[in-house]
Amino acid sequence: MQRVSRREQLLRCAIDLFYQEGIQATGVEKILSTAETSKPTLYRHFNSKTELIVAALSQWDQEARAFLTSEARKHGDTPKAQILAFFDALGVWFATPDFRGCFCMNAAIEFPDRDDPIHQVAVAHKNQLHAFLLGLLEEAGAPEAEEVASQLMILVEGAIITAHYRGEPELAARARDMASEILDGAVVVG
Amino acid sequence: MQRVSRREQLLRCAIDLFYQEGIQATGVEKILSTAETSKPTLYRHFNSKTELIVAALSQWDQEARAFLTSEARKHGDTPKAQILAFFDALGVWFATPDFRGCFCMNAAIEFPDRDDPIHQVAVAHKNQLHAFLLGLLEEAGAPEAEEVASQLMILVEGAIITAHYRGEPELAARARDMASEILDGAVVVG
DNA sequence: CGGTACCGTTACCGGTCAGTAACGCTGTTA
DNA sequence: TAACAGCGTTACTGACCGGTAACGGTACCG
Repeated sequence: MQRVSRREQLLRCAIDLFYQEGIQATGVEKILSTAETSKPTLYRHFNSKTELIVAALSQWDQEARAFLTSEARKHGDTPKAQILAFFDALGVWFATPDFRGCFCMNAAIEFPDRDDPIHQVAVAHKNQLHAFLLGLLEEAGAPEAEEVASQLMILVEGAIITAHYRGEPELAARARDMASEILDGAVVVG
Repeated sequence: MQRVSRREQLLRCAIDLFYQEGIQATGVEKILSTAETSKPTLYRHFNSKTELIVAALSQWDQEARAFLTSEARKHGDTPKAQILAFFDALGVWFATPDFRGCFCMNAAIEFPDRDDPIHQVAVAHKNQLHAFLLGLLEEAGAPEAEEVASQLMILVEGAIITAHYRGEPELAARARDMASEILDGAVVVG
């Protein structure tokens, strides 16, 4: 039996609780009761709470990025179409009932120290998204790809936050509109 | 003597420490030692740490909004010019050596519960900025002022965050460029 | 059979942190 | 002078939280 390992179980509950109620506000014991396991088991898999947080962030990072990038590639043949599909994917994410913003962004803010491993994992997520968009822009032959990528990231981050504390998923569409104009102006004709 | 009251002193240190190192991560005793006062004094002015946090956020909200809106009105005669001046003001804020993003945004993320008074004060700040931009757009006679205001807020928030964890104040200029295009397209000819 | 890997239970430690109590000092005002 | 308001000092409480120790149980695998 034991279809899912205790480690996965712990990680899943940690992601949910950290994401939903905040990292610092979530005690280890709450995760344990939710995962229906015991404290020693946790510390056999993770050496510290910090390590658990890092693992949770990494896992979430992979899943979120996989969703966004695969949606982008699925619903778009040209680079521009893929970028717009990326924003559409944001929209369906925002409409998720328990949407709480970007987990990594939240973590980076809860742990503002740049030397903190938690902070570093969180910003790494942002760098990966930036790199993804930059890749599409270069593929499209945009002359000032770097600048445009920065602009797109502004739109992505801004849409995430405003959608978060206004509870309006359609803000993704507003960001998408702006992205479309930006791309038209950036010689991305594709 | 006593040029500044103990209360102001406490509030100032609380703002600085909360903003710089995070709210939950900052213990009451750290604020006390920085403000060079004692614990009973704190609790004679504020009934709880939560009340201190709320007071700190309110104070910061007023100061930040006063800076941004006054800069906007000072360096612009038309509504469009004022909005662009608003983004310029963001740029000088970002270049501040101890810039740590938006205090209210950080607080809203650290205290994600919508019923939390801390959370409410934080989002109130965002609503006020939104209202300010919306007012300028209506003054300019923009037909879809609501939608444009939402777009501008996306730019503002996105610029704040990306500038924060990339340490690049010039991202305000990137956001300003996008805002300028948006305004041109929104029949804001001023 | 015997070893090993994993798990649960219980209890505990040490530290931190918000908040309070009691007392005495000092300056101001009337 | 007397009363009051604001402050400092010291010490304390009670709760929470991350992390550990010790022990016994169970399933798998050679």
